[in-house]
Amino acid sequence: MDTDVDDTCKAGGEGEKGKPIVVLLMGAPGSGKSTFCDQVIRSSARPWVRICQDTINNGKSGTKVQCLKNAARALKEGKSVFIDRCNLESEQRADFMRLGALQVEMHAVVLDLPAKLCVSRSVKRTDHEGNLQGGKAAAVVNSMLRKKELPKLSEGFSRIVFCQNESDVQATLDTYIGLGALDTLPHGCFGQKNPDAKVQLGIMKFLKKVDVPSNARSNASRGQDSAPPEATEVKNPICEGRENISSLSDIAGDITRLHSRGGLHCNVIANAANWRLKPGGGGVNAAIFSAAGPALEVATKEQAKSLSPGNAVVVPLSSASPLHISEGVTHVIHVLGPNMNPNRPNCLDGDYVKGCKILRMAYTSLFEGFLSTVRSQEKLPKGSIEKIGSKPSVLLGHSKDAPKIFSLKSDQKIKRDGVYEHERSKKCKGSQNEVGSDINVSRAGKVNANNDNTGGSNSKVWGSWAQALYNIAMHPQKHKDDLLEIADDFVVLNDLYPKAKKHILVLARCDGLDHLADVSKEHLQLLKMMHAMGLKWAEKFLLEDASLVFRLGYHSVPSMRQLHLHVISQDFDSKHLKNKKHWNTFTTAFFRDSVDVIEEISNHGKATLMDEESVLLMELRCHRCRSAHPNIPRLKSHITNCRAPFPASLLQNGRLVLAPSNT
DNA sequence: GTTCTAGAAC
DNA sequence: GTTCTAGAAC
Repeated sequence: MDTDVDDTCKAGGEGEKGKPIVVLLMGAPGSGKSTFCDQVIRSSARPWVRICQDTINNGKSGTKVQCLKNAARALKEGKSVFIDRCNLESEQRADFMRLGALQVEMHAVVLDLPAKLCVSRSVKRTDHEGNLQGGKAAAVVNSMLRKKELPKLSEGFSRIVFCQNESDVQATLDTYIGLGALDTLPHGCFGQKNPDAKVQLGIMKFLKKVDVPSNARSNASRGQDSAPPEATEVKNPICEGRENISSLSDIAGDITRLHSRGGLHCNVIANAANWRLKPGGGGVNAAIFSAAGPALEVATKEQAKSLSPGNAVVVPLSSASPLHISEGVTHVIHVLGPNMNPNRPNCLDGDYVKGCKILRMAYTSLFEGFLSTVRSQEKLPKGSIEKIGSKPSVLLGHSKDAPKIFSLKSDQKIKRDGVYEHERSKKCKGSQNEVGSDINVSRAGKVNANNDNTGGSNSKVWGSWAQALYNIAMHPQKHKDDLLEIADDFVVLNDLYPKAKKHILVLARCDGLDHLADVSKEHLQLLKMMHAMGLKWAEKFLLEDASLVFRLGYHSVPSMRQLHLHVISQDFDSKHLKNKKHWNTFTTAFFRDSVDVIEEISNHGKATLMDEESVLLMELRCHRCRSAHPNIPRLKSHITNCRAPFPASLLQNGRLVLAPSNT
């Protein structure tokens, strides 16, 4: 900070001796204004009063007039005063500046900390006096910062201090804490580095437009004179459709007119879509679909029928679309953020921690989707974009990360064609030669069990490391030393990496039965036999140790190929249980109890499955008392001691298997 | 599925 | 500084 080495002057300095001080704090929610006041008041020898509009009315929010009255009263009593409100606009400050008439010193302390810090603090806090916290805080902070006007001496301040980071704040704190009743501070402006910077510089650099609001207009006229933008040119690559997230809307305005109105060359625009990927709704989604014309709806349908939170889908825009012709937009990336609306799927029910994770996933999906369009353009000759537009799967195929971006869950009807499948198959390292480009042939006919690692399922590709159980199931005699029991339809073996004191697998030997998704009514008898075999072994273990409790079930989406039933003791006392996925695959709805699977297959012909990603999103909760824990070590130390009864749902329908003495 | 490890979080 | 997670590689 540019302040003098020793800021304080003893009585007789520039300021006038003994005058009370009014300090107007300025800063966004979360900038630390209240903390600043509290720290000074706690440690200063000078009498201070904090005037806070959020609490001035007997602890409740009050009016500006009440603030002014209370401030004037305190000043007349010889106390100094902090005005603890945002005070970001000069108009808001003007009324308080009238206090200067009361023969007091007017100071401003500007807590001009990075926007993202203020946002994260205000989102996380849970005890804010003005109840500005949680999800709504981010929008409020961004909106307030857009209107920020830094204070000037001409407004009537005798001293202004700007704090741009934590150490500036600490230095200013020290100055005010050390200020005795009769001390004064030098007049002037201190610490200002970046006058009136409302927008994060990084964003401006990203857009290569350092002074946008003023020259956007002139660029607009230039844009209108020139020919439509080149389809393959990537200049300002991507613009965010959701206005309250960044300051981009200040710059770009209407996302559907970035070129014609804003002079920005954006080939790819992001749309904060709805889960059905339909036009309509309000705001950005409706505007983009409307500007793009029916071509976008058609192209979107070709890519996906719906989208779950955190995912994105890249839609190439036909060259006939008005948005393509007049704005040069070649792709729209639909992206779906977290949902707090109980009337829509995947409602998070106020869980902002999960919400933040999904938001992060959404941004990652968006940027990876964008990357896939850039990679495609790099590999293809100029002018070939239109061709790509008619074959969207080529675009996806060029990105090695494509399957991750589009998060291919079984319930998302993503269209695939041969090219895309081929690219996907390359992910199976060590086996691509076997599968090769004939994947569609092997898919079309019945799978050759020995050569095709894609298995009998039509929705999952298995890595080479995922074949171990399959190999055992097909050739049990080769592995007989490792097996507990071999029967005609299944084998029993210890899990190689047991996640509990006792953890065995009952492995189906039926070829083509890779996982639960492949199971149908014809396998009902097999499921029942596997269950009976699991029970037999659980009971055997219970004879050896009556304190154990067993659960029998399947993973919704297993990592290892070949249907296998887990029989696992509920102590989870194992060095192999190391991460969140391990825990959540055995203790959440991802684990499908064998009894329930049998019932569902019997009644509906298929089992309900939970998707894989959800497992990693869920917090770590004790399987007995349901308490939440921050990490695996803490969870493990909790479960060693937790003796709470198991949740009621587990105690029903024979989901838990206990020793006869414990039932 | 595991192992390894960079780097985030504390 | 250590602990812990998460992604890549297998």
